Amino acid sequence: MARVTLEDVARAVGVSAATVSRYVNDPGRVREALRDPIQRAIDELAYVPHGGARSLASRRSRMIGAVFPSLQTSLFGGALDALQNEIAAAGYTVVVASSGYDPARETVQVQTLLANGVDALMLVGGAREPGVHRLIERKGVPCVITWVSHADAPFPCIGFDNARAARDVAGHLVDLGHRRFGVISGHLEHNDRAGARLAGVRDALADRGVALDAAGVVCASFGVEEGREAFRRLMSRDPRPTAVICGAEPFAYGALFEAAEAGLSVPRDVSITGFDDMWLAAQITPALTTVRTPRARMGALAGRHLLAVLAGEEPAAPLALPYEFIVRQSSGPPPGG
Amino acid sequence: MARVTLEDVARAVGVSAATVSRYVNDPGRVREALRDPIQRAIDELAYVPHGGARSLASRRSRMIGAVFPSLQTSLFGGALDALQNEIAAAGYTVVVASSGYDPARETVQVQTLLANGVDALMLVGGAREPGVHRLIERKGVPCVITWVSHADAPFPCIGFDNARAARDVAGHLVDLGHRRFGVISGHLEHNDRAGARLAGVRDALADRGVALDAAGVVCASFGVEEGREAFRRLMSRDPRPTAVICGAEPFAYGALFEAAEAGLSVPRDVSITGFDDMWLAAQITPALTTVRTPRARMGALAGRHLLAVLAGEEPAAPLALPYEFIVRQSSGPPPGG
DNA sequence: CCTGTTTCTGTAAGCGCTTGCAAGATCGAG
DNA sequence: CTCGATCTTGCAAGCGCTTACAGAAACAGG
Repeated sequence: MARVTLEDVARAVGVSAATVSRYVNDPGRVREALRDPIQRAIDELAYVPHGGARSLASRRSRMIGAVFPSLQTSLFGGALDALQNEIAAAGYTVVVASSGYDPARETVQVQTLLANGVDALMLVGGAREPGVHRLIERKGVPCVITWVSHADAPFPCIGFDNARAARDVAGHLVDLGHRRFGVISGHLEHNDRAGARLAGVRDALADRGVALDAAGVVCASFGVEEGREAFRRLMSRDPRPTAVICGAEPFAYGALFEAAEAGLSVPRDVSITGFDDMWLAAQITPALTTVRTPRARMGALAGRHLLAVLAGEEPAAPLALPYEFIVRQSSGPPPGG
Repeated sequence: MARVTLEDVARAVGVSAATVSRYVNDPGRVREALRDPIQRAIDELAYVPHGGARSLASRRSRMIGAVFPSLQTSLFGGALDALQNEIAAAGYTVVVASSGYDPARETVQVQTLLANGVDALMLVGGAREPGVHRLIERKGVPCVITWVSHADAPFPCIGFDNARAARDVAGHLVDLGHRRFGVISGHLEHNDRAGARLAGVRDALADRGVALDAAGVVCASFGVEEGREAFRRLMSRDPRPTAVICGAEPFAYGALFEAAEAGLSVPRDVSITGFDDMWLAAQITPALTTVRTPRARMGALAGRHLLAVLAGEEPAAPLALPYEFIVRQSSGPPPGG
């Protein structure tokens, strides 16, 4: 089937292609009396503009690229969904890529997206291979960084204060009387969220004079199985921790399962906290004390922000989004406390 | 920053733009001695081809569109991830959209993707508004339907036999001695997977002369909370079912949680089965009897299939992928059985 | 050394759309 | 009725790339 072009529509109506183009992009720019016939011709011929040609001529692709660390989990899915919904109304589409938490792959993804001419970019976190940010900047592509909120980031951040949230969690446990802690964290190398959370925990403990030695922190890849193993490792210490802070929710689930299997009662024998408040957190027994992160909100706001920038408007000043610290049943006073 | 074009690279090397274009698209088509200098120039100038121009000139966009019912759950995330990985190596990118299980929205998504000139399309299930399939066909865009395997589908299916899997589950329970069943199913209207699974259950029961009346089937939107409620409803019947078959995993989790809260022991008082084998299935107590669906495999194969078609090759004949019926602790003989 | 092949490269014609420019149309004010 | 301002429109020049086509170069065989 031969493609229907602007030209075809123009011929059908008896105007020039330029006029039809103007109508398509901003109906207000053509005479009232022309609008209806043009629209009818478009419908009749089932004309759909050629995105490539459009992007070539206008230097805009109406695509927004998003790179997530993973899509295997619903963590980022919610943000992606929200982003997509937010920008769809404006005629934009999301081109998505997932890096598998691998910086090298992320670099390639960004390059590919840039090559594909995305008009804007959404990334997660601020830690990546050197030069990537510069590459984006040089391309002049608006970019927004989610999930974190650094003051010193190269791009606007639409995220939340990971460190402070983690501090809340740790503070809560110290207040309950805990003094011996274990922490299960994501790998720190390429993940500033994990880094910030661990730093937050460290801060909170240091503030109150509680020590956290190296062996008290286990880094692992995100996963329930990994959480189980890390928990086992932490609980084999002597003396063992009375509270285990998890930097991501799968760790907490793993810890909870492992505790149950080991016959440990939570929170009587050990307190366990999560981070993210995914759906299971409220359902599992004991319900998980955790931090509800504004995932959908980040996706939506990132979209709105980028659209604003693309429209030449002054976007709302990005700020740290609120999170919610939720105390449930998995945290309580330490044994004998 | 002015864009670096083919021309710039060509000038730097001292060849024509056409030669560089050939090198980029298929290095084998230029003289050995030229390859290195061209590559160097590309690297030095940080040249990235303009996707739009490329797609305009070649009539191919190197984008594959995918529409999922939702991305909020990891169910489809795994497939998306796999799809993306599969086609990335071939220089393709995924343009993603989610319909929120709404056929009208799905139609719009498909149209948008088509308008954006995707070279191929991946959809989930075969139930959609009339005309959508024809639209795709008329555009001549290769399309693949995942998650199901109908013989009569308008496009190749890369999925599994939902009905047979459900039959396996129901058969297993009948074999254990169950005669009174409850079923929690997704809404049937726009979801052929849910329909097929329910039909499978019906078949298996009918085969062995077990009745399943209308009130024994509760349809709900996917979600744990919805599962809880449906389970409550089913268990309030008199006599109550000895086994509850869930057409999707969140229902099963909800049922399990609700059972625990109601003081029912699973499987002693009631057997519960899931469908999908998401990570929680093996971890929860009691571990869930369920069907492991080939999610990542579908994504990867869909990608491979589409790439093959796009390359003009004869793709491997699509066939129903194997699933795995996994018996764990949540199913057992009926009480007093 | 010539001819027929084969390989490689440059030329140039678009792909479908946007947009600066300028001309034509319209209109209100003087 | 004239003039300038304001709208509206068509013309035409690209946007950056691919791809016949044909010419040039290289090579083998006779």
